[in-house]
Amino acid sequence: MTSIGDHPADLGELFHSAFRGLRRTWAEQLAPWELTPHQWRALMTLLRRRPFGQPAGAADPCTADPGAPESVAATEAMRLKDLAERLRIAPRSATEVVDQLESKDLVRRNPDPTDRRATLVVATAAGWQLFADITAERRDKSNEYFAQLSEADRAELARILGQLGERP
Amino acid sequence: MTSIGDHPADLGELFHSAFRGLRRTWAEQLAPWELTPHQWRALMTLLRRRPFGQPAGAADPCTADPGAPESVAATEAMRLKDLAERLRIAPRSATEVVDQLESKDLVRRNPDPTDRRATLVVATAAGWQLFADITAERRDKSNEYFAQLSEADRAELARILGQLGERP
DNA sequence: ATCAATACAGAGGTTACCTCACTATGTGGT
DNA sequence: ACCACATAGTGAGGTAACCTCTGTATTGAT
Repeated sequence: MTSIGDHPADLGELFHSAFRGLRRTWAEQLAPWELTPHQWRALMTLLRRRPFGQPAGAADPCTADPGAPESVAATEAMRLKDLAERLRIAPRSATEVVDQLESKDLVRRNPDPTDRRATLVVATAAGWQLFADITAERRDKSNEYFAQLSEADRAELARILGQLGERP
Repeated sequence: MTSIGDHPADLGELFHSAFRGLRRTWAEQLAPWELTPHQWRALMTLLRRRPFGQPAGAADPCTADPGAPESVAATEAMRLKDLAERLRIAPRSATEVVDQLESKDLVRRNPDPTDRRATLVVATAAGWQLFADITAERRDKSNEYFAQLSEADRAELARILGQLGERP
């Protein structure tokens, strides 16, 4: 089972393997909260304040539940379409994951006052709470998958992966 | 490196993105042969005896697997169970992908003469041919996904991914 | 006023996995 | 020789994470 001899030394294989490890680690970490990695990614994408984001000047009335005291600047209402774009999935797939999050009461769909076709996805208080909890837990235990790597290696990895990107 | 757009600067996100790119690239490359990446991976794993990407040098192909001297004899015939192990999937999942390859006449199931419970998966002539064709095409066009990276970066990536591995 | 484009959701499909239960077979203990 | 138990493969059935194609309500541009 140690399998010393059959290490493939194939980048594709290594990548595949590492990705599966990442997925599994995430799934295990999220299991207590009954979130899939996909759902977590969506919630995170929705809630994560962007360092250089758009100010989104319109003060919308749906600035929901102030469950996060320190991060006031967050503009967490997002159209389904934009969420899909951020997640790099088809709009239809965003519908799906938002359905799941909504059924768990973590987000709500609000009508966009400026465009009646669109729906804005906003996190509920429970959504913010969960986000905070999981983030804290993750930080406490420092059990991020990539914690195995040295700081330098993580930077290297980020640099190289940045070159790779999704669309060649 | 700090780009302007909506870069997540999150290792997990980068990894996810790159992996999806890899998958997509593979799928596109394999589409003319009507193979899924999964099927290709299985066929490759079955057929690849010599280490890929490493210069053959003086390495004897039969030096692998010091723990199981019995398996040295079989060159390309592999038990379903061993294939599963190599692919790091459940045996049941190996059954599935072998079914698919068998229905395409790329592999055959032969009974293991030494153990009537086991079945040996062997590639057909068509399987070998396809493997050769795809490998050649891939080499010709040098359209490996990772060709975007410099030699040094590929080595770096391999080193880092090796640390990461599948199991935490 | 018309007409294409857009935003979302319903219906249904695919890939790549999984577990659990079952059968046929091999292996070790007494 | 016999029985307990492990092992190899597979049928049944399920899940996550996507997809396209279609339909409907709306918007925006001519």
